[in-house]
Amino acid sequence: MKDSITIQDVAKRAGVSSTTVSRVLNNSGYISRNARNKVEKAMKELEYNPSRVARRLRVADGDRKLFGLLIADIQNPFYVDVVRGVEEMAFTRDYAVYPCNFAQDRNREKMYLDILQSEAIDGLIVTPYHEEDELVISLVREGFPIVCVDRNLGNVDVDVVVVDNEAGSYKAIKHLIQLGHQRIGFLGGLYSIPTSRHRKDGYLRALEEHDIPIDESLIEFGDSKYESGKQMVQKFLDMDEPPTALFTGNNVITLAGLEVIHSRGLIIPDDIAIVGFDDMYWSNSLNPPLTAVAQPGYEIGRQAARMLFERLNEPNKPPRKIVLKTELMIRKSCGSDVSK
Amino acid sequence: MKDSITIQDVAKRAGVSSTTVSRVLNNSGYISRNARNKVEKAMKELEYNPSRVARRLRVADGDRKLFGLLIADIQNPFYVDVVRGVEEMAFTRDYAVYPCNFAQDRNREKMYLDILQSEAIDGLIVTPYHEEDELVISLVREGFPIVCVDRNLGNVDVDVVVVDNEAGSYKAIKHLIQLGHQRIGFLGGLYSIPTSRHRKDGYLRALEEHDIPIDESLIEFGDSKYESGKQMVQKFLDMDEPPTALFTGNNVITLAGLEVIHSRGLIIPDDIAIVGFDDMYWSNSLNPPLTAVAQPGYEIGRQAARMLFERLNEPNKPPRKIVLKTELMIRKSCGSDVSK
DNA sequence: CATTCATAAGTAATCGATTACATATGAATG
DNA sequence: CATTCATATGTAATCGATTACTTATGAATG
Repeated sequence: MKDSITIQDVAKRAGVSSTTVSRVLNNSGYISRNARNKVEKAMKELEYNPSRVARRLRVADGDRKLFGLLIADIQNPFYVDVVRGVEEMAFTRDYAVYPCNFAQDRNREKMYLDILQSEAIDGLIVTPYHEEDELVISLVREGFPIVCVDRNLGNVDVDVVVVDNEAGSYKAIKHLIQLGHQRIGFLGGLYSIPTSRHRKDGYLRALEEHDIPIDESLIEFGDSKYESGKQMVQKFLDMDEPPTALFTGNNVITLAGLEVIHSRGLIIPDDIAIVGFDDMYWSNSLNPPLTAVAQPGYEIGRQAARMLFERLNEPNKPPRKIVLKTELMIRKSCGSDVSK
Repeated sequence: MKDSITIQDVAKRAGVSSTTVSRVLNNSGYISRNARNKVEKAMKELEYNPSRVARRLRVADGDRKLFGLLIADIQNPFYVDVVRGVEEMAFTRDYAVYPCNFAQDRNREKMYLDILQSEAIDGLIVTPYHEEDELVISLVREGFPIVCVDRNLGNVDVDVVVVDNEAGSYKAIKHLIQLGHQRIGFLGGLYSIPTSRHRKDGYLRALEEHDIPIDESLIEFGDSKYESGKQMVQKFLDMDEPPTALFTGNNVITLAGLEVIHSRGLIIPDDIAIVGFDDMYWSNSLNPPLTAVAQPGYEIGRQAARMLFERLNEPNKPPRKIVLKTELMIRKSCGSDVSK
């Protein structure tokens, strides 16, 4: 890294012009077998590593081989999976990924968006701050290549990869009902994120289908953070007639809920049952093992990157929506089926 | 991002040369109040966002305002804290951070190192693959600005931020001993990472100090991954005379251990006690709450970035080693003191 | 009043790649 | 044999910033 080898150094060593080296590098235009060999030899000998910076400065939009990835909360393991998936797919085509964590903070989001812009990315994969995220929306309107993951945008058509949130939470609630639960607390994330509302919809549908009356006092929304999760759980447990089961709307809320439940000495699932949205690779390490709605985070990331490639190829095709399936991982935190 | 505004656009709008705009941007050289005002006005009106790419191409080493961050395993929440800390400190001086996760994979590490080099970073913060990581070592030898975190390098002097691993594990083991445990299993990460060995040293010291004979069959090293953690725990639990307590050498091993323990229906801490190295923000969500050696991951990251700034300022000063303190977070997974 | 100097701002080269354009060669074509 | 064309390679401009260098101005100095 000291004095980096440049394309000129390679050209000189190989006895050709830098244009020829560039041709070898990009496999473009005509090159004789002989020239190619000389260049490849020189590159190897000098351990040449072309400057992505210089390349990005020159090359047009869409060929810069860099994606931006802007994630709401890297402390949530679900998003870590998404990041890994995006990178994996991007690398198959020699694209690099610049991952940014805005930690659910609007100013941070703006800051990273500026950084990514100034890094000349080809496209962006993002979990918008919320549905009306003006920053992301205006980029989409400008025609900048964007794929949203996990969260959709309102009032604007954009490529998006989500999961069947409604169906996922429906399955979870139905599972609880079948195990005999009637009073089920719903603990959502930010209301302004569509995902949160779809999860509520599944909750409502399951209750309605089983003729369980909706009790509005059993429905809460927070801000997807640990503290808010704790508060919601506390509120539920402090009720005169507390719910017998909790549906926690994401990873972080689930973890917060478990802390409160354990600290009160309550037994899962006897005193209180819990299903979480978002599985974790260590769900079995919880005691009892957590029943959870698994989202394919890694696959979400992969699909998002694939979609972004497609968008670059065809900038004008109509945006698509990919809906991946969730899976209810039944473990032990909801109790066993007594009705059987 | 469509047609980005360039410094020339700003210059034209302000009626000055691009040099003058650059001077305002960098607060360098002489600028009249009047010119500065015009330029600032134009920048605001055009929402000018200077190209980091163009800047990095031109500017010399050390002023490019970009750090590389190469992390061993982003799925380990400890490293997530490190990343957050690095970014936080870097941003105070307008440096951006390019985070890379090599997932404990050597080829990945090489790939990212190439990417980072070609991105013209000013310096690198890295958790080396292991002690003899030739790639990182050769960069250090070249004089490239590097700060190692969490893991040191062998045979080469380099800036490094670590914790008192020996003392941390000593405290943990001593705690177990005081609670009456004599047969304590040690489950380490990769033996080739100094950290793993230092944690073993603390383990040995605590045992020796309490005149407990060392039983080599109670000491295992794996590769810091979940599967290897499971295998080690299984091996211990399958012994004729299994240990009464486990010391797990990192987050991931701890989690793996818990899975095995719970799956066998063993009760913590009655059947088996456990202390983990690495605390997690949700250690209280485990049941029972996990007693763990907390590393200040966030602070490690901050200090590493600070050190890298210092290294850039004074390239030739002798490398330093910062050792941060661990803290034993006593919760419930080791049992309560019966000796009292 | 000539000289010096601090202030101010512009011109053009530069970073390391890609690419538009020019040029050269030899085989194939009519 | 003149023309065309596929192949092969080089020259120079370019991307958007910074910076070495030049030039200009007016106040201060001796």
